[in-house]
Amino acid sequence: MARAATTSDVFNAIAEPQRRQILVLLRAGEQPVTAVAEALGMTQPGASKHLRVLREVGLVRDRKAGKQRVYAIDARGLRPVHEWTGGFEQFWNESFDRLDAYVQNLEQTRRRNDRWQRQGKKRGRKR
Amino acid sequence: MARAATTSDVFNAIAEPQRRQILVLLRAGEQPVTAVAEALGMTQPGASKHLRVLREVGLVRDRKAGKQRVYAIDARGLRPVHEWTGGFEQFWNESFDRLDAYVQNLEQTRRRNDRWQRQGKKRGRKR
DNA sequence: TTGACATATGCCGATATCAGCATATGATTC
DNA sequence: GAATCATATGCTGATATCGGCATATGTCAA
Repeated sequence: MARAATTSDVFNAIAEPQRRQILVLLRAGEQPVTAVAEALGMTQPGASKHLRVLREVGLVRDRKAGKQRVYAIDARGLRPVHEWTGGFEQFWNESFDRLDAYVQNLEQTRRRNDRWQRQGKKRGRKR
Repeated sequence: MARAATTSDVFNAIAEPQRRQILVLLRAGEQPVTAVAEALGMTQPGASKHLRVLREVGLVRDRKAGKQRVYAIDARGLRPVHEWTGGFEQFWNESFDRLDAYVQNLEQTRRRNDRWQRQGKKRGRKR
């Protein structure tokens, strides 16, 4: 096997800096492809392809308007990302004192998993 | 040019499902490489490589403990991701009525950018 | 229909990425 | 130092990805 096909997953879609820029741009209002391309300094096919990825993961919607195709944001798909990262909030709210974290993690780890801790314990911890 | 080098960027680091799993695992407490590999069903070199990426973007820290190298989470780097996605919160809090969004966006867009709107306007909008 | 404009798609080359395996490096114990 | 355990690195093959270009498709107007 090789790289897992990560497209069609929101995390991957927003891993591309240009696609993030597109989302920021569209947050201010819908835009046709050419306007996106111009605003962000990319080629029309380039914009079209990135918009396609965003559409496939559901982060944008498109609407026909004359010969133009207007893209609008639909950022509901970002909510899972927001919530997933929010699950780590404790790590930036507490002052991240290294010693505190060390002790706290040691406790938690000891409870959940002592298979590997057993050997380390008997010869003591440094620090 | 080809794919932009996206490693060393947090968004890219968490685009990999396995790396997200590692972060979730480490949230419960620090772990040595082998334990991570076993817990998530991957090979030792595999775990080591993913941990390396996470370390390079600052999402984990490592500490020597005997012959083991214990990895702990340092999720402060996830804060920007959380905040960036949070900037789109309005799009999942409001009921996403398509017509409302359409009108609202049309207004904003008209104000900011009328170069492309000019042609579309004179022949009317379809729906 | 033809022409003009807007967008999407296909192809290419360069490169990044990932998994798997073998092996090198590092640390500990004897 | 030698053996052993833990981790990191290097290599390879398969594939995904991105940018750029040409061009196909679609839409409207005359």
